[in-house]
Amino acid sequence: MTTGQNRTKRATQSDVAALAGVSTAVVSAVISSKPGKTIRVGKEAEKRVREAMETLGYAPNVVAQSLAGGKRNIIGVFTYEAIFPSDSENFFYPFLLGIERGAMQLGQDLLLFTSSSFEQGPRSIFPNGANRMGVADGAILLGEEPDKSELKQLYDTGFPFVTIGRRDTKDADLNWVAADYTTAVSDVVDRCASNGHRTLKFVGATKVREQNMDREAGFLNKQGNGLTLSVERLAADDIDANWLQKCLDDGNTVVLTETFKHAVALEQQVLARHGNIPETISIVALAAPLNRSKDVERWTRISVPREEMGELAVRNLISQIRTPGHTAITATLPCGFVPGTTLTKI
Amino acid sequence: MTTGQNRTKRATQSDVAALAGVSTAVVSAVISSKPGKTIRVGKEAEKRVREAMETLGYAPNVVAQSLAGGKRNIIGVFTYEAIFPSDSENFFYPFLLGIERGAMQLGQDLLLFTSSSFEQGPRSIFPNGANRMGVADGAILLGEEPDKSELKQLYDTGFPFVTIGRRDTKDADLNWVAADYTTAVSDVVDRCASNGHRTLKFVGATKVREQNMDREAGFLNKQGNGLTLSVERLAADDIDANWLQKCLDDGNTVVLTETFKHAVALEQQVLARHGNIPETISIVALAAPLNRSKDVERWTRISVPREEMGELAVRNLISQIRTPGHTAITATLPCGFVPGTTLTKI
DNA sequence: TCAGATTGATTATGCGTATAATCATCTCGG
DNA sequence: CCGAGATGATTATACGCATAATCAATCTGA
Repeated sequence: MTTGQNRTKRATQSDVAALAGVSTAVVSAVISSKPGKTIRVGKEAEKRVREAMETLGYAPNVVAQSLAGGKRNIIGVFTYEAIFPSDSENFFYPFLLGIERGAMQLGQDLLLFTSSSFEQGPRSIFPNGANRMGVADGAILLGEEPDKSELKQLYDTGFPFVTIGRRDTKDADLNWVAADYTTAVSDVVDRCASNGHRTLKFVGATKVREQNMDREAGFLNKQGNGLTLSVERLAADDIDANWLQKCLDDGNTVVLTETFKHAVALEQQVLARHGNIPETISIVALAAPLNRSKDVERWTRISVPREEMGELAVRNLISQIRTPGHTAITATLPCGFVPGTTLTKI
Repeated sequence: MTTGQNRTKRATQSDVAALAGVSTAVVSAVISSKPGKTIRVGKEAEKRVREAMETLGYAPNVVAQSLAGGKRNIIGVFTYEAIFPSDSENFFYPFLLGIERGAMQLGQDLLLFTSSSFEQGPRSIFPNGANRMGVADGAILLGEEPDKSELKQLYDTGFPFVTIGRRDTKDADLNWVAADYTTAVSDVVDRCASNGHRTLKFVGATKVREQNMDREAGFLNKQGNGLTLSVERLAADDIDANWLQKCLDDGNTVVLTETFKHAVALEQQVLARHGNIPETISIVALAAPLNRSKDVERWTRISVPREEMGELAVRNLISQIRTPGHTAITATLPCGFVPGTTLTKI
């Protein structure tokens, strides 16, 4: 083993400045060489500074940069749940994939806020009142937020952020990137109709958030045109033999399920009465699990452009950071329709 | 939409201090009321300060706290490849899971270095000469590194880091967390022996790195004791009918495969000659893919404690950061043996 | 030729907090 | 009644960086 590492404190701007024989202001200017700068640096000095940085292994202290109001090229990623869940179904993953791609392209590093431990209750953006995210230039918020007032609070601080998924708040003008569920579901209804279906049922989750509203709206948009549409919101467990019987009695030939659980529950009931999908009744899954297991492939379903959403969220966040103060950026990305074997012609 | 964001600055310690009629030092002391403090606060003053904090909605600025405390509470995660690969097999994931857990417990945020885009060639720790990771307090290095000299270079800068996977370098004293492949493979040999196997073959990857050496060593450790052990390193593609024939002719009753590809290739050859696993020959997979598909479960194999490795890497990194200058921390975690159906008694 | 523009750099200051160094009282035993 | 110790609070400074305010030197053109 060698003598050990050079344990003197990390090099600072002053160290670099001293070695290069210039002032710290010059070093600072070299690091963040922006166009309309109040302080200019000559070729020669810049070279010396860069050499000094290299020999000292200097890297700016982001925390100090933050305090002083500089740019860090770091964007935060905040989730209310653990970002790397241990159970198989990793909801965040496809988004992260897109986020990483976007970050790479724009030269940003990704800061995951894992520090705000959620020993008691869920994570909070403001654990003991402080916004832990301040070190980043802005943040992308992922997943369900239990506390919408936190969004308002964050908004009020002026910290730039983009949520993935639409967020409506009366008193805040939020940036978000969302999937166009409305159009996607309308499209599904059209496809069903052109397959001969006339009586369709939408079965949704009981917890109603923005995206659930959108799906329902996309469904009900298609009211008329000789179609009979009904909406029902219930827990997947409530889909039992009786429910199915009534559903069939009402003449429904296709059910649009908002969650995969509902789809599976429905199929089970059909199988239980020795029926078949799609012969007994067709199903279109408006949401499907992420892992590409064989069992998912057979479902006729909607696909959500998660990677694209993540990538776009980064781009929009950067726009918001670069030119702050203007109106919110919102984006809606089209979903895909994935043909399977659970929707039939009649 | 409202008029826009509340752009009035957040309340600071000074504001609170002014309102409470005390100095900022008192406010600071009230906030972080630690035991052996150099500055004391009276009951009365504390009460006024708390009231002032309440009415002003004061929240400490974490960034400033960090700066003043000289800590960033940020640990970096560096990978030479994209950390969120799009192909199904996500090598990093289980490690990240453990890393997040460790970071949470220790109040650290995670900085993923996605900015050093690798358009030309692999990522580098030192793009344009500067250590990109300096923004963090330390870092965890994940995955294969093509350039071992970079590790030495990083080591020389005094930047604290821990690699996941053993790293041997003559002229550097590195911190690492690794799986105990040696013991694990020795253990496999023992189990085979107690199942009646006497002639065993180790089939390994051609690319030999530290962990491959460890596995081989664990295997050869068991030389003697009436066992006939042979080691062969070849590409999975080179496992053909001839190779299998020779393997059987040599009297081998079990093969330890270092990669899953080798295991699959071997099984294919067995099936091709209308044999069966484990009747024709037993296989123990020393490495298995991560996704818990059914096909993995049937293999008798070694499991690597990836999550624990990630978590421990964080702990050790923090130790290294908090008490710098002492000798390197290395850790070896035991692997598990997972019984499957590909190893039989004879 | 010389005032104004341009270039290259310095000095001074602020960001919000933590804390070491002080200082002013008050208490109390002898 | 006095000095030692305890108590409560202030002042000063550092953390590392960005940048506004300046300043000196050089260049430009009429």
